[in-house]
Formats: sequence, C-alpha cells, structure tokens
Amino acid sequence: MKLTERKITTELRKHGYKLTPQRQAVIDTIVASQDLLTPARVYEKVSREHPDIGLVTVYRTLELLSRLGLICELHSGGTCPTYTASNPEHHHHLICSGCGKVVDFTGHNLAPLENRLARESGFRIQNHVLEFIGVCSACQETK
Amino acid sequence: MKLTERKITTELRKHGYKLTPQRQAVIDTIVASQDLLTPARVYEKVSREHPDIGLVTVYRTLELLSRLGLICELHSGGTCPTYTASNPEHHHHLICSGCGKVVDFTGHNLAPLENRLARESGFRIQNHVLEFIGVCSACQETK
DNA sequence: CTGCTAATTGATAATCGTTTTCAGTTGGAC
DNA sequence: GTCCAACTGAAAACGATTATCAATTAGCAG
Ligand SMILES: [Mn+2]
Ligand SMILES: [Mn+2]
Ligand SMILES: [Zn+2]
Ligand SMILES: [Zn+2]
Repeated sequence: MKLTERKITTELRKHGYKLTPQRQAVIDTIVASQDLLTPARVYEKVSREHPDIGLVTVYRTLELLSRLGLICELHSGGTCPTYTASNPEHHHHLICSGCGKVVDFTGHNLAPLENRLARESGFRIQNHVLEFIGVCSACQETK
Repeated sequence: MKLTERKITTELRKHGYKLTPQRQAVIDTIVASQDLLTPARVYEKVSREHPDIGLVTVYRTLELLSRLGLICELHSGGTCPTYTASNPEHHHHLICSGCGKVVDFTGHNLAPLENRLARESGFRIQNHVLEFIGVCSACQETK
C-alpha cells in the first residue's frame, strides 16, 4: 500500500520535523502522481498551487523524505535522480519508458541467486537493485 | 569474458571510428582496472601516461564506448555515472561499496518474474536492471 | 610516400543540476 | 502571546557535463 499523505505527515512529526505548508505541498504532489518525478518537475507542479515556494525547498524536502524512506529515489532513468511515492515494504519498480509511470512489485525471491553469488565471489552482499523497464498499457496504445 | 583491448579497437574500426592515441589510452585504462571508474578518475589515470589528453576527450570516448556497448555505464553509485569494462554477453554486476570492484555475473533467470509482472501490470517489458551491492573479500579484511 | 579531408582534439565558455550561505520567517512547544 | 530552533527563499558557489570552434591528425586515395 502506498503511503498516504496522512501517514507521511504523521511520520514527519514523529521524527521531530516541522510540518510546513511547503512540505505538505511537496508531499501532496508526489502522492498524487503515479509517475517518476524529477526535482524540477516536482517544483513545476507544486508551483502551480504554491507559487512562492523555492526550488531549494523542493530539493531539501525530497532529500528529507527520501532519507526517512517516505519516497523512493531512483537513478536508472538518465542524468538526474527521480522520485516516486514509497511503499513501506521491500519492493522494486516497473517503470514505463514512455510516461514515467511506476508500478511497485513485491514477491520476487532473489535469495538463491544472492547466495550463489556470495559463495562464488566471496562478497558479503548487503543490498540489491532490481528494476524492469517497459511500456505501460496506456503508452502501448499511443502508437 | 571481458573484452580485451584488441577486441575493442577492432570493434571501433568496424564502426568507422578512428583509432587515436587518446582513445587507446582510455581503453587501456578501463580494461586494466577491475573497478568502477568515474570520468574524472579515468582522466586522472590516463593523464599519468598521457599528460596532454583533455578531459573533454575522456567524456567523448566514454560516451562512444558506452554507446557501442564496449563498456558498461552504471548509475547506482551516487551522483555521476561510472564505467567499467564490458562483457559482450547479457550480464549484471556485483559491486563492492568499499573499493568499487565490479564482478560480472550471468546465469540468473528473471524470465518467470518478468512474465508474471507483464501479465499483472499490462506492461510490455523491454529491459531490466539488476545489481547486487556488497563488500568484497579484500574489503572485508580491512576492518 | 604525399596530399587531402572528414573526424578528432583540447582550450574555453556555457550550461545544467545541485548545494551552500545567510538573513529573515515561522511552527509549535511552553 | 512569547520564544527559539527549525525552516525558508534569494543569491552565489559549485561540480559535472556539454557546446563551440579553431587547430590537428588518422586513414584513405592517388
Ligand atoms: Mn516505490
Ligand atoms: Mn559489465
Ligand atoms: Zn507509459
Ligand atoms: Zn572492495
């Protein structure tokens, strides 16, 4: 289940962060979008309702939310990182190369592969990145 | 099998690119290193033997080699992309968070998962990214 | 070997995304 | 309401990457 705006604000408070209108606006924007958003795109969207927000505050808020695990930061796209609403369970992403839509998935099992690699390489494995890139059904129709 | 310097230069020629001393130096450096290298780090290494090379040429060469699939470009690290020698088969990477060492692996089978996701999401899946991050045996000893 | 030419190079400047700085503002505890 | 650490936005600084352009050169044709 994706985090709701309510849960995110509660979580912020729990960690002692203030709940400013700017932060609420950024949170609303990310939760409302199903897509990967760059910092610039978040700024653009937030600015519509909240024209006085600074780009710097968008960067700071994204960094904060990401650090608390409330949003997901992805890199596979191109140059700059992109963000999407998070899901508190361990999960990975299916990303549309057409429109940036993100679908979370769980239920994969990389443990056997991870064990094999640890054995063969001598690495102590701590983490993994798994993403599928494709074309969503909406974008398939736009031929 | 990782590409040798010989194979890379042959491949360049095949695509009609000139084989300049600068390109050879960049290729040698990447092939000689087992690690992920940033453009700046490649430049630093190449400069030792070839002090007149420009950083711009390093960027251009990395872009070219990456486009031809002769080196792998990774993003999972931090801010800027990193490069490592490529392997012509479909493969993924095991990356040491301590020293940047990269080990290629093959023999994974994501097809069942990929099929399930395609069915459930309606996506046409084209590609995937899979990386394991850990600590190599040498770095484990450096406690 | 010699010339030719398109490809390549490196210095410089421009650009892009991000971070730092800092003085003014404000959320929320009391 | 008062207070203060947390927060904000403007501006400047910054690091990485890309564009521009005149000079050089790899590799081919003669
Ligand atoms: Mn997610
Ligand atoms: Mn590789
Ligand atoms: Zn799409
Ligand atoms: Zn290591």
